[in-house]
Amino acid sequence: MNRFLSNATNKIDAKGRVSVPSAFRAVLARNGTEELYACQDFVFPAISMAGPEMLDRFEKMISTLDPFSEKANRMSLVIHGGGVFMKLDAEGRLLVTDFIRDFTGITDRVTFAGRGDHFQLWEPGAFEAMQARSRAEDFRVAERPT
Amino acid sequence: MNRFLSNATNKIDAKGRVSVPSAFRAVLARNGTEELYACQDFVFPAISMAGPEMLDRFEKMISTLDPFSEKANRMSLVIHGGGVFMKLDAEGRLLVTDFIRDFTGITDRVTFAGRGDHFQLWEPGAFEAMQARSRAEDFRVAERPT
DNA sequence: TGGGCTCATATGGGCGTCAATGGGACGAGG
DNA sequence: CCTCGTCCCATTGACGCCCATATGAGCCCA
Repeated sequence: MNRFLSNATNKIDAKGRVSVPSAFRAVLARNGTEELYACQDFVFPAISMAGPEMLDRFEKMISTLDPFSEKANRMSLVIHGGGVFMKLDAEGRLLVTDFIRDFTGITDRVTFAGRGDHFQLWEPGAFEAMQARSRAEDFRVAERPT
Repeated sequence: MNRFLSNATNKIDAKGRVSVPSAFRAVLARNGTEELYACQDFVFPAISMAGPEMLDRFEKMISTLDPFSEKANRMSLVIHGGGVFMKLDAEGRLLVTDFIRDFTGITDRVTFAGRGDHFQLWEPGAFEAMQARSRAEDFRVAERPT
């Protein structure tokens, strides 16, 4: 499988590291992705991660604008200034930096959520709540008696 | 990686020096950049820094204008009159001059923000505010509970 | 079908290296 | 003579690299 699917919650250890689920690492390996581009998501309080091609997409989008415009500069500020390259250690773990904690509210556990061509890092409670809300509101699931 | 990405905030020491993040220095070394061209940004209250090729780009742009036009003169005023060459010390630190402080409002800490082909020096609060605003206005990020 | 075996994943921690920071010494210039 | 900038060295804390343990799932075989 070459898409990021499903979700899993892992613990952050004493050194601030967390294991990326092996299913996700398998997709990365399959795509030959060594370095991960991480950025603050535009919609959710989550960090989105994918290979460098995600950054390329964003840059292409910016390049359609006048480079001296305020909008182009502000977008670059978010895309470039708000994005980081990260790499996993030999065991497939990543360091949960303040950059990630501050934006997501993550403290001691991380929920990894597959998003097809990328995956996201969520605070477990926030993920649960947002998924439940989306299921109820956006898909109009009928209420069922308990 | 050959682009300036992510952001980091470092302290200014008693002698007015601040360490340039090693990730940025690595990009500079990769490009063989010894001297840095620094100028006041056109859009933000920040100092933009890159190798001399950034100055070349600006000069090329000006040369396309009528040299007697007011616009060309004003641009030169900013590019040349508002720009300086700086170099780092052996430990990769740069001196935060009044030129930088006055324009940015920087006092005791500096936020380095990657901008792809260059990077910027911001007053930490100003950077935070501008990025948050851009994320909200240009990317329509969802409000998140605090 | 049940027991035990094996392997992979998740997790814990030691240790060396490097980056960020602090501060002294020296030399040029006002 | 004093000030400022540069060079050099010291400290400390963070991070990367490596190895160790465990928990649990799947598998084989009786």
